[in-house]
Amino acid sequence: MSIKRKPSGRVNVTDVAKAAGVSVATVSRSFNLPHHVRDDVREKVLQTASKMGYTPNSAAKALRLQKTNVIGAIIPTLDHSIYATMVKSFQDKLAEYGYVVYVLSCGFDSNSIYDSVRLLVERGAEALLIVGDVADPDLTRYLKEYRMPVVCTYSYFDNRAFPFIGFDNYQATKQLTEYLLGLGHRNMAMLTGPMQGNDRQQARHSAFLDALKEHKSKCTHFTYESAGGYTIEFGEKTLRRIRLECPEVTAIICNSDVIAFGVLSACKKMGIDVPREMSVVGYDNLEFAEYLEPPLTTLAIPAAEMGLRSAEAIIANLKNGTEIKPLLLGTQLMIRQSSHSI
Amino acid sequence: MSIKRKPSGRVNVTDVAKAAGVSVATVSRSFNLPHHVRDDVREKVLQTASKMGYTPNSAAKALRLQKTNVIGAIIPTLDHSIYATMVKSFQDKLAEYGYVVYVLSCGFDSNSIYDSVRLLVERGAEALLIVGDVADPDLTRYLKEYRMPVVCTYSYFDNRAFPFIGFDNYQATKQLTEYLLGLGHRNMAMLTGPMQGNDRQQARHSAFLDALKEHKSKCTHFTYESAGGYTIEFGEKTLRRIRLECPEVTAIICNSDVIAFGVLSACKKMGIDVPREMSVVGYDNLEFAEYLEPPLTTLAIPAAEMGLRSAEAIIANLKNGTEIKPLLLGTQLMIRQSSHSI
DNA sequence: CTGAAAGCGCTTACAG
DNA sequence: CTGAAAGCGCTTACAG
Repeated sequence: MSIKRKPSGRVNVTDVAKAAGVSVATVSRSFNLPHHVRDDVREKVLQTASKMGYTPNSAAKALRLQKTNVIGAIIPTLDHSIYATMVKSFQDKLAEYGYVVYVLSCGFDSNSIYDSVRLLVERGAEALLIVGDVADPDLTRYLKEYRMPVVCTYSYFDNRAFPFIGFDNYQATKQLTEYLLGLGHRNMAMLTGPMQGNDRQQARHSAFLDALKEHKSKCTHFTYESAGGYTIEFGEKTLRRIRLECPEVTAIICNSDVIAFGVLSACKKMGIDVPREMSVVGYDNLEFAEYLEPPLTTLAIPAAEMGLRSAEAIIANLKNGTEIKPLLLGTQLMIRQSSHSI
Repeated sequence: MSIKRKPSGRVNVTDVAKAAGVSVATVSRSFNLPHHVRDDVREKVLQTASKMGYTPNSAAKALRLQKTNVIGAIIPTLDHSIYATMVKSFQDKLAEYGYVVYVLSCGFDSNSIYDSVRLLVERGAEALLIVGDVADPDLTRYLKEYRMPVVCTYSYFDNRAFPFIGFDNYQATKQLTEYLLGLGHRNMAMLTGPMQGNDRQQARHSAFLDALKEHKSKCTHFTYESAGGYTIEFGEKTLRRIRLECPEVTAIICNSDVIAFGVLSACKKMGIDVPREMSVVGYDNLEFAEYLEPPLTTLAIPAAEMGLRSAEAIIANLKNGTEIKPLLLGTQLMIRQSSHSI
């Protein structure tokens, strides 16, 4: 059988049907309802299709079936490894079920995700994973009207428009701060990521302030916010500022191990003994945390698990209509250095 | 005007047309050929559409226009920050032109990407970014038959099926090895990532061996391959093995700064003075490299630039049919520690 | 400037 | 078991 190709462009069902001497219906059935087609016919169709390099057109399929198998994910940035980890596990799980994930990075301000959501809706996203809360009421209404299944992640609130599958940034930081208070520290600094429209950072900061407030003794606190994301450089520079601006600080909470890396590095250069003169704690439990000198006390967050659980919830919702239930995942304080304040 | 919604599902052109009292053609034109529609009519259509929350269906659009605005990217893993950086710049550039990027992680073995490519073709990818060479001849034929614009990246070869926009791993490693030879090192080890089907690692390894071979003096060399990717742990453990198995080694090339981190960490723990007793060099110039102790000599690779240039080449090809030309990007050896062998 | 109609590629209810 | 036909939502050449 001589195979004819179109002068350009892809081979479609019609081409395969002609070449195999059957109708397009039979070609389609051979792929999607194989047991509805006589064995020898199906065999021939499949072989012909394979020989011609037929690849189904998923736009046409999506249009016809009203199902795209596309899931959207909106994250602040791929550049931060913790998001990459989460997205990877999310994606890997969904791929098992034939879904493809569109990942959009949109910065840290959750007020600016409207356009990203629109884009994903346009692309036919059947469900959305969003880092942080959906703060914009217009956006909430829009998503509700579409009956769009939405999982918010990386935070945990139980009074919001959409269910969260994440962890409690407030409680985690409270624990971290109380740990430092327990060691006797009274003058602390927190180094945060961008706070604007960022409920994770805001929750951590509130927890930090509240923990100190609740404590009877007189405490002082300082906050340094990174404009540009989570970098070693920010930690390095800020430690130097802290020594100038508030030398009484004996403990520093960094909202990322990356920042803590910079703080430790600067301490070393300035001859500040960690942890005896300065306690430094981080967030994320990145691989390097335990290899730093001294090993970094850090708050392990369930990055891969958030991706996995979110994927599972979405799959159950899409396949069986199972409601997406909020899920509070645990964090773990990895104590690797501990020293009382001097 | 009272807005009717469908009981479920999305609002489409027909709904908007009815609500605005015009034909679907006019609705479509109002969006895509606005100057072909009378001002007041267009105004009304756009307002109605907005009020109803109309979002165009890109599957239908793709089917009709035979254009998906989807680009595919096949990378080993998102977990390695250098790939995340590349993908991010690739994605950001393409987003400016209305393209959306599907990212598939497929491990390090380029022989296993056939399925990923099929999936992306099915999804209507108009062009592909592939990390490494397309080694599989079947896959090459398949892509050629589809006239699929393909950019290979992260490597550079000029005799392959598809153009590369990347850097020369062989030359870069040659330079690195010769630098160490120049310092007097004669007994070296290379710590690689997974080699199977991985032209980047293979090229680096060949360069390592060749550089030593070309050198007149008698050299010894050792290779340790990480099965599980680029981890600190691999570097840490391997340094310990090296001390046992080939204690004459005075210089170690790590094919990732992450691995070098582990080697440095182990050296510190074992009391091995870097760089006086042991030279350690890395790859990638990750942010932490200059903050390590001692600062890490490393080969900076143009991760963001690869993403950007690849995106530009693809855009030019898709918009104007401009042929995708190979582009050899530079690397830079960042010398931060240097010590002659003892 | 506007509308009716064709058609992109696919799947499936319907008829045989 | 198989085929002809309808229709998913969209855009545009064609006709007015």
